[in-house]
Amino acid sequence: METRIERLCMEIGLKMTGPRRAIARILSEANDHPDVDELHRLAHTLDPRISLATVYRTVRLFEQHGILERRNLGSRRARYEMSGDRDHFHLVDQESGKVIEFDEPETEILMRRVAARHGFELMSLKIELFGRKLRAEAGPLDATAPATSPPDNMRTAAKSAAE
Amino acid sequence: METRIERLCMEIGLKMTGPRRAIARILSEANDHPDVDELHRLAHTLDPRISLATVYRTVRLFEQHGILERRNLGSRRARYEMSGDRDHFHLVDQESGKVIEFDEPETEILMRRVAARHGFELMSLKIELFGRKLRAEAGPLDATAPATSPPDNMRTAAKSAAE
DNA sequence: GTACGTGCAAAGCCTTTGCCGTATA
DNA sequence: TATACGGCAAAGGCTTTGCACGTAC
Repeated sequence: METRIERLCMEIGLKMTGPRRAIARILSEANDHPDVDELHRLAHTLDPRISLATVYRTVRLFEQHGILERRNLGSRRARYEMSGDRDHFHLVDQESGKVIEFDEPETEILMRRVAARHGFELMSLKIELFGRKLRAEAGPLDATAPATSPPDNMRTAAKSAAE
Repeated sequence: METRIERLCMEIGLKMTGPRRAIARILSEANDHPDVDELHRLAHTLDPRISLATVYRTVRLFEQHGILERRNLGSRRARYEMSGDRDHFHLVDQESGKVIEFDEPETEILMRRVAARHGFELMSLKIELFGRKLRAEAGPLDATAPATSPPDNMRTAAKSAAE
């Protein structure tokens, strides 16, 4: 079966090579927002010859063609996700680094209006919320943390301060 | 006269050294969102002995104590601004890289509610709009571009694509 | 006087790039 | 076959760090 990304690549006129196909599939199946390293690791399991440089080149290419979108989500490394039909926003759990997506169509419309008020046409929009879970049900259950990525983005808004 | 940052440093119990005072003043007077390089350049005019490493260390320290906030605003380099009383958002001109700030209290409240709906307490919030100016009044007035920073963040959401 | 801060230079992390052989359309 | 692509390793940009000296409290 052919992924949506692969179809888009064909339409644009990109050569469909092994590495691109692999990366396209990984991205299609990803539920989270993989960074380049994760993509490379996964691609590497499909074909050990795929290099990190190729992953970088490919995501860049895909991004330039509007197939992918780059996110920061509080960390220094770029994370990628497929461009969707509509914008969606991200809520980052400051403890685990886990990312929750949510829609908020009204907000998008509102932001478009805000931009217009300042004389701008809105081209894209990033909304990132950072928060901590309310009422953790038990004690230090750190073992529950997601294996996907170490909390690289916890330092983002350290309101804790002093010491 | 003593800046707000300097006062905060004292309260927290940080030693007020020359470099810190210089950086605090620069930040207090900044209307834009300087990056580390700009801070260093400015600090350097106040005291040529101030090193880049110190600027990095200082903004990091200030950020950790909640005095400063780090922004990306579509570029790879971090930009800093003083933490305000309330959140405000940023509208980035994709052509010039210029940043406009705006308030939108309703949105902040809305986002707090969204976070709560997902079981999170909102700790901080980043909203960045990227757009292009509507109806530029004349021709290519590139000379009007701000001298502050080259458009480092134009690549952020290249919807232009192909070629 | 002591613990903390600073300058300098080296290292680190993430990302891009040059070169050249390889594979796609 | 011509062109675009991929692997490798080196370079690049931004940021952090080790060390020895200096300085605020």
